[in-house]
Amino acid sequence: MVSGFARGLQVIEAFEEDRPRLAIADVAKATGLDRATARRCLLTLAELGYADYDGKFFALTPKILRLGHAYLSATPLPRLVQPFLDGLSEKVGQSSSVSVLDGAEIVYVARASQRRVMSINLMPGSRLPAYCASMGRVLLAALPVEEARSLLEQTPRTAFTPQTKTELPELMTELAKVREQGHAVIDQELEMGLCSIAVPLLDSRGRVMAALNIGAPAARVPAADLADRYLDALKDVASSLQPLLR
Amino acid sequence: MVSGFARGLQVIEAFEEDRPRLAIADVAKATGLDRATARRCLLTLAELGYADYDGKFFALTPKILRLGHAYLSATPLPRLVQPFLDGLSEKVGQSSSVSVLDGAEIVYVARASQRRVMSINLMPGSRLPAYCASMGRVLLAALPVEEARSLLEQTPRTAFTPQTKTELPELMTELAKVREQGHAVIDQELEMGLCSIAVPLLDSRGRVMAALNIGAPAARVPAADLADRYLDALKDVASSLQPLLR
DNA sequence: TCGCTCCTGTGCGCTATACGAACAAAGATC
DNA sequence: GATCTTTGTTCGTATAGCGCACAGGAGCGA
Repeated sequence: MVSGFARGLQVIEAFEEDRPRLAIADVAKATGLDRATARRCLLTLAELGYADYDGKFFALTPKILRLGHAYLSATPLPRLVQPFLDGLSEKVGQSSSVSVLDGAEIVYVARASQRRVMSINLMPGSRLPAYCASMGRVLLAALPVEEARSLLEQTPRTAFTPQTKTELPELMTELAKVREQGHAVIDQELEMGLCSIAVPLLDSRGRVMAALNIGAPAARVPAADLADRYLDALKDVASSLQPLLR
Repeated sequence: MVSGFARGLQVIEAFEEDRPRLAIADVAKATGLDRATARRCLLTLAELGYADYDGKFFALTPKILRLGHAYLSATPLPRLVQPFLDGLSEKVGQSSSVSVLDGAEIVYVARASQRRVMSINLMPGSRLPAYCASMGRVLLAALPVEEARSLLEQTPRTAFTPQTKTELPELMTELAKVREQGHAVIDQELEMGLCSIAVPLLDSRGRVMAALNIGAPAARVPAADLADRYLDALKDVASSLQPLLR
């Protein structure tokens, strides 16, 4: 365990949303590191060109994107699914995405956006809480029940809309339903006006590797119609991909 | 300078395209680090959940995307430009992007894709060589002449298509032209069938911060028509953004 | 089967790094 | 303007990680 490395990664992650420019003490507070340690890490980042330093504040530079890019360009999944995603998205005229689970969050690894339906901009690397996203439900449902429960318990579950399901028993029931029917439907739980449907992506050994979804404006496509309209197309893509995965 | 941290970042970057799974010795070779050092860094990555280890090979996990995400969500530029990009892209019916310079490469920091025109998939974090991309020409043209020349000299310049300009004098002449006319046009230098036009994005102090482009299929929009069709729209967006930048 | 090569894992001196406290400087509060 | 807080920085010391060297395995061809 190279603790200097681990500390440095903590420092990078300290630059979260709404905190683009941080002073040494900010980073020390956010990471729990000693100020002297935080300073050394930040100066190292600056020296290597991953951060800018104006004498007071540090800010990450685009060079930091190399780190995530290493994953997106090197990992088979994003590159394999992208053409399928493009085809699917064009065929149904809606955005579609693939994501994987990281803790209690889903991480977008590929996306084909048709037009913008969400207020926030999703792209590879974006994260959403799993409990209220269609792909998140699918991925949680694939875990052993107790593992899913434990993840949900440890996660703050805020209600983004009046329809967001936040209670643990309700969510566990929902996961069971998803597990049984093989897909998940979300009706404006993350954002009003947005609904989506997701299916699991299985690898050649039948394990759930990722989830695939289609998102649509609720005004045009009621949540109740999602399965009728899109489920076949989603399943087609999933089964085309299965032999290619791993 | 925390050398353990610096070494760790090198290790992450060792996972490039076409090399998703690396053994310890591979990483040591790619980074020039001692095997024992590479091993410690890799085990640290695995312990923190940034990498998987099957006893033989290491592979990055999606958690690594948190690092780049810290930049994309925290930095003002990507968040500010995205809505403008969406509007522009929808208006002209073509993909548009914003990128910044990192060494001799451009890095996409935001993108609104209409339909797929390129064989490769571009997304935030993607990189292209600056010398043969429209945004790259704009960004290079904004540098002091000698700095641009030095960057181009040190970069391998391969011809992706028969039209790619690779000779240093020719490129320098091209940069002078771009500097004079205030925009750059690329006609199938990166990929056959694809042309694009880019303008600089200035901050409120008039410095070039980034570049904005529109890409189009050459079959539908000849390169000669790009300026007539899109230059006004690009300039409009650039001047709307200027007061908002920094 | 025997060498040969390449790989991984590990132990050990030596160096460099992190720690914690102490110091100086700059605001903040009254 | 004096006091209190918070900031960035410095410094000596204990320690953790570095690189080298060696041992055990796996794969490969003769």
